[in-house]
Amino acid sequence: MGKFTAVILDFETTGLSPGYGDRAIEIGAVLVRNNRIVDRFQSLMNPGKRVSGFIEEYTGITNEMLAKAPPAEQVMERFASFIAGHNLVAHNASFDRRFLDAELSRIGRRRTGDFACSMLAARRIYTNAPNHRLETLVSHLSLQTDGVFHRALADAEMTAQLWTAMIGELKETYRLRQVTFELMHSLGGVAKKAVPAYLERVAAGRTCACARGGRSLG
DNA sequence: TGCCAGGCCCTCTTTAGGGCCTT
Repeated sequence: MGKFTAVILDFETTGLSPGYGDRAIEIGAVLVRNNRIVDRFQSLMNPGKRVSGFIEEYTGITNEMLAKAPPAEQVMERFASFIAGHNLVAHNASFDRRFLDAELSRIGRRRTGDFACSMLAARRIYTNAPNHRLETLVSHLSLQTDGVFHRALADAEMTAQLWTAMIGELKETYRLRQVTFELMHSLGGVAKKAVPAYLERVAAGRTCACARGGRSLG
């Protein structure tokens, strides 16, 4: 696993909380290596329960589509192999992390990679964005889009573009030769006001970019 | 059918409340 490798993923689900019985209905993910997408994963999955009209409307994924989809357990077995050994990224990662861990738990598998959050990083890097929803950031940064939102692979691809754009932004602004997953991950734990000073110290080679719990940094 | 959560972050804060983000 190289320093520049990560799987960027997105779940569509029946709702907001796996703790209240919500399930994943679609997974989309891209494997990014050296800021390029080198592999993709996408599948609907049958959650064994009906989805609400709101979710059908929000995602465009219907109960009819899910009835024909493979069981979630079968899809998650394949996905567990796809992410094996890789660090992970998602937009509002705490949401996708809960669903990933819940679905893996159902098949007796566990995640090994760290999870970084593109939303937390974006809040620190794009402080002037109108808000930090994925759709807004795609528009704000003029990222390439086919106009599809709230489908797993489309959102994962846009999150990947956002991720590489942020890496480019840090490289340019702070003249960093490389921006690792660990640095992006650590950024989510640095207090907003302390971010510029933190990155200046990283650029000067005086800070371990692997540090977490960095609210005291800077 | 409709309902539900949780982590982060700011501030009119820390013995708290509420907005943001995800489906």
